[in-house]
Amino acid sequence: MGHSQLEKQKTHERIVTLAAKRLREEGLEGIGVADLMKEAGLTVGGFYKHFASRDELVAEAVQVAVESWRRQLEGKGIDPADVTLEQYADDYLSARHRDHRGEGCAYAALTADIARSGDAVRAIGTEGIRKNIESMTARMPRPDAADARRNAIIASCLMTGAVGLARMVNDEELSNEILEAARGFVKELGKDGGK
Amino acid sequence: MGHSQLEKQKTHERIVTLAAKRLREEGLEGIGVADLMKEAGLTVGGFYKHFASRDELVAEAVQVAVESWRRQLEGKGIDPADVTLEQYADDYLSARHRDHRGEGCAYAALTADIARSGDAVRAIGTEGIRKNIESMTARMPRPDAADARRNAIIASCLMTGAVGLARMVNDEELSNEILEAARGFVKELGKDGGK
DNA sequence: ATTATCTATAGATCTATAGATAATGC
DNA sequence: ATTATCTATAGATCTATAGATAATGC
Repeated sequence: MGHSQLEKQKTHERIVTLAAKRLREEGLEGIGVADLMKEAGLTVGGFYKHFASRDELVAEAVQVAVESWRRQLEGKGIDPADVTLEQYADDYLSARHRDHRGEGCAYAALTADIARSGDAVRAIGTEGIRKNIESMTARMPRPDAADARRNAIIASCLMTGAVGLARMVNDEELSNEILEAARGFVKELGKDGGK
Repeated sequence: MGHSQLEKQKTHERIVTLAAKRLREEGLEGIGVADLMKEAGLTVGGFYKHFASRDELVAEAVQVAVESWRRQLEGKGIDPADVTLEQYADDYLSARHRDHRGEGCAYAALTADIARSGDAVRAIGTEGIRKNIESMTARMPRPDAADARRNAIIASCLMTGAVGLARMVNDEELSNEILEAARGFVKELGKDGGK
């Protein structure tokens, strides 16, 4: 008990990172403060020295979840801008992504939960998807074409929707068929701009 | 207190219909048994003469929510098979649908919640989406073409994803842009099969 | 002296049940 | 007699707080 400020900062980060994982797995109302602290190797009491409320943690965790894909790439020394649409589709619309919600895209797991949340969380979700659409537009074969942004929006909706449905379906064959259909389409968009 | 069996049946239906609305609005864990019964003009105690558990109600309500679009059309004397892809896109990807979750598509509102649910609820979600994909395939300009089913899957993922993101975003302009992009694309699929 | 974490618990909320009440239906 | 609904409440769970403990850091 009673640690340095550096350790407190690390503890804070550990709680938020764990929450970003567990909330993507179980939904924004899915895990309680006590269980979360226990999984982090701590006890309930300390929580409120880090966060004014559970909602405050949720907001921080959603922010981390929204940024996690970019951060994971940067951690591997990859510039997200260098990822082609084809690579993106293969990665996003994979069985691995479907089966690992905790490390996956915040939107595939949490869009409906964020939509039902308060202004703070919705604002984080909105800015994140805005940036996603912009970087997706830049990934289109002709980013300055009139339909590049429109196709980027379509790809974003399709990919989040596809992973969501692939996770919901309890028939693996149908689940794989959904991922494959979406993957094929997004790759075509990457080849010729969708026409 | 103490009503006829016919009245009990009507009460049961009223609870499930209300739950189908409120659960789409607030998520599958979003409303409690007591509040729900109160909104139905009843009290908590009676609930368990209708359902063995809250989960049982949720399963029945999800089934009703999944069927609600078809039932609404049939109630207006319209055969869902007669709805063209263009009409479907205009209806599904509308501001009205976005702004009325309680009466809207179960998948736009609940896919992630269903994915996190038990086998009973997931099975209902799976069979519902399977039928949706099949009727969407039949709505394609050339339903027997090799890519008709693939395009039906793409349209389903895109539409549920688009309404989900349009609801999440707290910027109406971006929200409308999302709906419009998806609408345009699905209508093109209806014209020429996507090629 | 300050504070990060701990133990313990208050207070709210939620599911489910027990027992009473007032209708139905044989 | 049976049962659909009511009132009341037990028991579990969850957020947040109070006060104790053991470190840090001036």
